[in-house]
Amino acid sequence: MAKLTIRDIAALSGVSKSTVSLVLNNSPKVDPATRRHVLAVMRRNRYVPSFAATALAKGSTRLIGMVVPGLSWHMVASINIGVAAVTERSGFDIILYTATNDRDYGSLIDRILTSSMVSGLLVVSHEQPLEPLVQLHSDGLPVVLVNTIDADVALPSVTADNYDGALTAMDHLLQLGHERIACVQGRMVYRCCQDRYRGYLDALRSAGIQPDPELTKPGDFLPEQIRARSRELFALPPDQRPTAVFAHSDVTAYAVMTAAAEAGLRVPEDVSVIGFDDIESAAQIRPPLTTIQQPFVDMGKRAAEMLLEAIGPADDVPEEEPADERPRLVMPTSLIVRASCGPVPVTRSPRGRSQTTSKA
Amino acid sequence: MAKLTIRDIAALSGVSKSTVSLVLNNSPKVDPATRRHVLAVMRRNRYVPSFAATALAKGSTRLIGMVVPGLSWHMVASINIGVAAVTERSGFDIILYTATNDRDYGSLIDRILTSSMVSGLLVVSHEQPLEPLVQLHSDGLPVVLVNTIDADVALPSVTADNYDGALTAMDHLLQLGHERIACVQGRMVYRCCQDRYRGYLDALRSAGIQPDPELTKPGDFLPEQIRARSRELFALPPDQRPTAVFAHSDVTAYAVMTAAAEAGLRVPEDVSVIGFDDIESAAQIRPPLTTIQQPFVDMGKRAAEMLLEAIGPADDVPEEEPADERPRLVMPTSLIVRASCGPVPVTRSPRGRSQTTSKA
DNA sequence: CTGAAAGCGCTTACAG
DNA sequence: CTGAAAGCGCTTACAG
Repeated sequence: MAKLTIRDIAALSGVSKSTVSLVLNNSPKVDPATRRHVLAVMRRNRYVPSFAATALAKGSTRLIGMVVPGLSWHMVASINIGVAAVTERSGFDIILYTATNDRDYGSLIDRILTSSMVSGLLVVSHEQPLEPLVQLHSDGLPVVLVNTIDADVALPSVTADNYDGALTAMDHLLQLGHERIACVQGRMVYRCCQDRYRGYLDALRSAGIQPDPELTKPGDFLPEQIRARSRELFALPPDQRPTAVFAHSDVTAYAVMTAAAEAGLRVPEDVSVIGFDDIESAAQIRPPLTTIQQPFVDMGKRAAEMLLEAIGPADDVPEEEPADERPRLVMPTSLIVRASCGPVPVTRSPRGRSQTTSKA
Repeated sequence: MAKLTIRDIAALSGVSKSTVSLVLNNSPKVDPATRRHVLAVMRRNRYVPSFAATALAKGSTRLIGMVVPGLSWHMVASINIGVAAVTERSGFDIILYTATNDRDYGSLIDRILTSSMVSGLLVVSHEQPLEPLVQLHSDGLPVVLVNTIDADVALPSVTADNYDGALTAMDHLLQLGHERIACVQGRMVYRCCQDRYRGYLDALRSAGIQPDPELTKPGDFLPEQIRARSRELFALPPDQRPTAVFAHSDVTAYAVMTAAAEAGLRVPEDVSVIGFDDIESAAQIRPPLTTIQQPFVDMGKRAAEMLLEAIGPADDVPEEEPADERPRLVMPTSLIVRASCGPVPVTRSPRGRSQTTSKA
């Protein structure tokens, strides 16, 4: 069971090591008959070239690194599905770095990644500092960021259009006649949440509605806090109580719905709730959640494609010009209409706000 | 920015390559002063040894492979958290193989894994053929299986105690007075589902209740099918209708609850529903789901520990004796009581079954 | 189209 | 405690 080497294959097929190597690398300069023969010998002996030796000799690996903030997020899992789909058929394997604690994030970056183990890096960014990545990128390592990203970072990226998604969510609510729409925020240090909140505000304003600060609640993606803040919302006097809630995530929406139920409010009869993400259970809960779907799988695919393109065709790596184009892909979201949003309750429908919307 | 090599460090610190290598490998035969000095030089120049060269020279990598059936499952994500927690502090990195399609599973195994890229393999098994793994294992590659596994496979493994979990779930229901308890099955080709079903049957029998075949429904983890089969359950005449449902997964339970709502039945007043898994949203939905928690994170930790132990301390790899002990760890589950199960509806409570349970 | 040779960056006996 | 040398298994000009 001793591992076979290229030398063994050479001996077994009666050619030199060089020739074996050439067939390994699909060189056109090998006689077709020779190649077939060598290939057959390799197959018969279940020969697999040593990964390490190949990497050393070539100076590059068929490995791309993927840095994620834990796998338990629906987002990360979905992105990975997309990434895996494209890396799979490109012969690349992915090595996974779970950057759990911020502490060693920096060292992770320059420890492992400088060891030239990886020919490219996919980062599902988080709250981590981005400078080390910028550094790496300008040193010539292909890097692409997925999901949250600060607009001013000079790195290729693919994100979802959170602003537009929020606009769409709000339009849905607005068209159902809602005017007092609350917003339960996510983690506001995230760019994506900031964008969603801007969308909330802008949608309101362009409908001629002055945002009521009292209807904005922090949630920080913490179920406890979300429930507490939602309770405040639902404890408001009937004429001030929101008739709809825009939650910054589906799980946030669940907690809002729980609070609603505790307050004796029915969804969607008494209060409409819209989420963001479209996680798997969104269709399964009662009532099925209306939400904004983020195209995570596609985002993963596109990101992987961008990265592979940047890595280039194995050989002609243009060391000198690190592809100064920094593509930013912003992917559209979609409104998934299920049952958690309904028309504004009739008993309260036309209320005396200072302005009237131009919408139905 | 040219990558520094051990030679550069040697030159910069005025010692030989060997010495640098020795400090790299924490050899005790290096003068402490020399070591400090070399270390300082390395740090100052941000030197990182080449992964490929180290792997080639040592004949082994600090990489462990993890084969998973897609990341979108809660289970896989949680297991990975555990795995990452232990590999992280052991200096191992994990390379992730997402075995999406069965087709290339076999080739995946012997392609990549034989290339000696990986010093151990963690497999979150699925419906995949296990023979290639057994082969690999007897060839000396440490392998450990996580989660589903056939009892007769001669491989180290860590699984959850699905049988006992089912027993616990059923006991909970039984103690609430339920006698007509339905079971909505998962994918019955999975060992775990078979175990859960055995638990269901045995719990019933040891409570003196003859299982009613009509109360067992296939679901196969398919929401559509689950809903359809549940509808049949709830359409039964009131005296034959189940008062409780044991679902083989939380998501299955969600679909059952949806069907119940559609049938005008309240949970838990009219029908109790218990799940299996304890996924994140289980606490968030309405009503919060009572369920059996599987210790996925711990399972991942234990599996990683077993694997690292099998890999051993880098050097003394006992090539000859491939550790013939094949530990099987079966980890306990826990009952998480929330609000989806209640006492049997009073209007129906003492019904004329042929047998009476000995329980309250 | 094929072979001999040097080299990728480390590790590991072996001398000293 | 430290150095010179061979070797890990490939790849890649360079001859032929």
